[in-house]
Amino acid sequence: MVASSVAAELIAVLVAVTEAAPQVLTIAEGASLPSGPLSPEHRSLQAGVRAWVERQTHHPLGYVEQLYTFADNDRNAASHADGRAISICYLGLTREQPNAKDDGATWCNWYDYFPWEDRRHGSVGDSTIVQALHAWAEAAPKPSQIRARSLRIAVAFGLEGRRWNEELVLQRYELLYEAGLVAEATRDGITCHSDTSGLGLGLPMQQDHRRILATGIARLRAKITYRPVVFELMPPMFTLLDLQRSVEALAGRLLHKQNFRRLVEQQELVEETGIMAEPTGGRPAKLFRFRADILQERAYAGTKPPLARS
Amino acid sequence: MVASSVAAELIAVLVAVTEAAPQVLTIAEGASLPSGPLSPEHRSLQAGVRAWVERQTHHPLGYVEQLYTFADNDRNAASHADGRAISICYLGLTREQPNAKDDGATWCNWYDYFPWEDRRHGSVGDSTIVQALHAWAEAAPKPSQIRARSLRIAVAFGLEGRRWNEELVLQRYELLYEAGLVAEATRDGITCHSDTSGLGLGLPMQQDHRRILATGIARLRAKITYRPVVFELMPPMFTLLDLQRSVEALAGRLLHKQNFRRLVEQQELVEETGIMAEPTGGRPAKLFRFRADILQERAYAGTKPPLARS
DNA sequence: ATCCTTATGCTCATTACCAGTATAAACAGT
DNA sequence: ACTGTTTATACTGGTAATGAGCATAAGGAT
Repeated sequence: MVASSVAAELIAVLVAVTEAAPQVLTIAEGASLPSGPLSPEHRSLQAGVRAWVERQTHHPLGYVEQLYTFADNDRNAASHADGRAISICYLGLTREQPNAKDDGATWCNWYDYFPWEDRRHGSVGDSTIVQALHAWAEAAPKPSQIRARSLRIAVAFGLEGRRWNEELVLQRYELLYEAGLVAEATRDGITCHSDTSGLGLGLPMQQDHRRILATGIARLRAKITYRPVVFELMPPMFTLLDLQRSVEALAGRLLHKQNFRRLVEQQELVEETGIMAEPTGGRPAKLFRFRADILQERAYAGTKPPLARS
Repeated sequence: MVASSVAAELIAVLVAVTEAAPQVLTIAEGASLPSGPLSPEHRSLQAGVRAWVERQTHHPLGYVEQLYTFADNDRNAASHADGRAISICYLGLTREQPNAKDDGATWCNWYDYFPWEDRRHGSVGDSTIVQALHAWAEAAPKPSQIRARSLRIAVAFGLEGRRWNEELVLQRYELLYEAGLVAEATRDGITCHSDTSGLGLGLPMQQDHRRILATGIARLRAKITYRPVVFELMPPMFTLLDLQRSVEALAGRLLHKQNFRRLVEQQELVEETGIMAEPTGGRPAKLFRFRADILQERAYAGTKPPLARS
C-alpha cells in the first residue's frame, strides 16, 4: 500500500548471433546497455520494451522476457539522493545483426566483457583467475569465511572434480567483483587485498550494466536448454551446423555433433527446405527451416529439452 | 538514462506448508498479498524484503527470490494518474505456520484461490472450466483466433493427449481471466460472451494480486524440481512421507512413493536422526533431518533434479 | 493368528544421454 | 584416376535417469 516514488528505467539486453559470435547491443562505445524510459502509454512493460527497442533498432524483436529488477544502493551510481533508482531489465532476442548504427548503438561480442566464459577453445587464462581468487579467499579475516569463499570459487569454476557449469555466469562475475578483479569493483571502492590487484578482467561497463549482462547471458544459457529460443537468433534458413555453432556460441562450449543433430531432429523443431547450402569445402549440407507451427505449443509447454547438453 | 519517477511497492508471496496444505500469507481477510515500501535504507531489494517480512511475521525467512516486476496499466487499480505503479514481487519460503496474527495477516490455503490447481484427488470440476473456456474460444471473431485460443486451452489444461503440466499456473489463470471466468476480469471490465458468465472460479483478490500469486506458485512448482528448496518449508525433523506430502501439496498432484524416496536418498539431501516418528497406525517411520552442509553447494550448483517428478 | 496400515527394499523395462565408429558426398591437389 | 581433406549423416553400444510395479517389514487393532 505504501508506495514510495522512485526513479525507474528500462534496460535491455539485446542479443544476436553472427558467425558463431554472440553479440549484445551496446551504446556509449560498448560501455552501456541501451536504456529507455518507463513510458506510460503502453499497456504492459513488455509491450513498452518491444516498442522502444523496435523503434531504435528497426528490427523486429523475436523474443522478449523480463530478466530482473535491480535496485541496489551501492552498485548504481545513478541513485537519486532522495530515493532509489530501479532498473527493470529485459532480455531480447533478434535475428541477424542489424546494420542500424544510427544512434550510436553497436553490437559487441559479449565475450569481450566475459573472456573467461568462452571455453569453446579450451579454458585459457583460468588458472590466473583462480589463483587470484584464491588469494582473495585467503585474505578473509575468519577461517569460516575462507572456507565459504573457497567453496564458492570451486563451485563457480568447476574445480576439484566438479564440472564447469556454464549457467553460473552471474556467480562468477560476482566473485570477481567481490575479489576486486574487475574494473567496476575498484571503481566502486572495493579494495583488492592480493597483489594481483587490478587484473581488470574483460571490458568494464558503466554502473552495474555488466552485472545485468551477466544475468542475461546466464538466463539465455539456461533457457536454450529447455525452450527452443535459439531459432529466434537464426536466419530463415540454416544448416544444422550453423545452428550448432549458434548454440555453442551462446553456451560457450562445444557440443557433440551427432548427438546435437539427433536431438534437433527428434524434437521435430526443424524441417528440410529441399535447398542445399553453398559449398564450403566439404559435403554440402541441407538447409533447414524452423517449424513455426510447432512453436506455439512448445513455447510454453514444458516438453523435452530442446537443445544443448554436452 | 531517461529515468521517469514512478510509484513503487514491494509485494511478497510468502509460502508455508502445514499438514499437506500449501499456505500463503495474506492481509485484508485474504484479499491482498502483504506489501511494503521500497525502503532506501537497505543495500539491496532482497535485504529490504527480508527485513520487512521478518519484522512483520517474527519468523525467519528461509529463502527469498525475486519473482517478477509488474507494471501493467490496465491491471493495477493503484496506478498513478501521472505515471505507472510498479510492483516488485518476491517469493519467500518460511518454516511452519507462524502464529503471528498480530497485524491482521492470515495464512490461507492457496487452493482457495486456485481450486483447479489441486489435482491430488483427481481433476474435479475441470470439465466445467474447459467447457466455459471453449465457449469463449468459439466466441472469437476470427477463425485463426479460435484456433489460437483452443490451442492455448488444450496446452494449459492438458487436453487431447497432452499431459497436465503443473507449472502452467499463470497461463491457466490468464486464460480464465481473459475468458471472464474469474471475478477480477468482470471487475476490470472484461465481458464474458458465454452464458457461463461469472463462474467466479476461486476466491478473488484485490488488484492483480491473484496473478502475482499464480506467478509465485508457478515459480515454486518449477523450483522444487531442480533446487532443494522444499526443506525451507519443513520442520527440523520429518518423515519421508511428510516430505512427500509437502511436495505433493505444492505440486498439486500425487507422487510415486518408492521413486520419491529413492530420489531423496540418492540425492543425499537428508540424513537419519535415529529417532522414530510417533506411531500413526502403521509401521513407524524414521525421522530425517535436512543436511544443511550439502545445501551450500547445491544452492546454486546445477546438479541432479532434487525432487518431484511423476 | 489375521487384517490393516505405513515403511522400506528391490526389480524391470523404457527411455534419455553420451561417446565413438563408419560411411557418404563434395572438393583440391598430384 | 587416385589420394587426402573436409563436412554431412547414419548407426551402435554403454550408462544413467525414469516410471511403474512387486515383495517384505514392522507396527497396531480385532
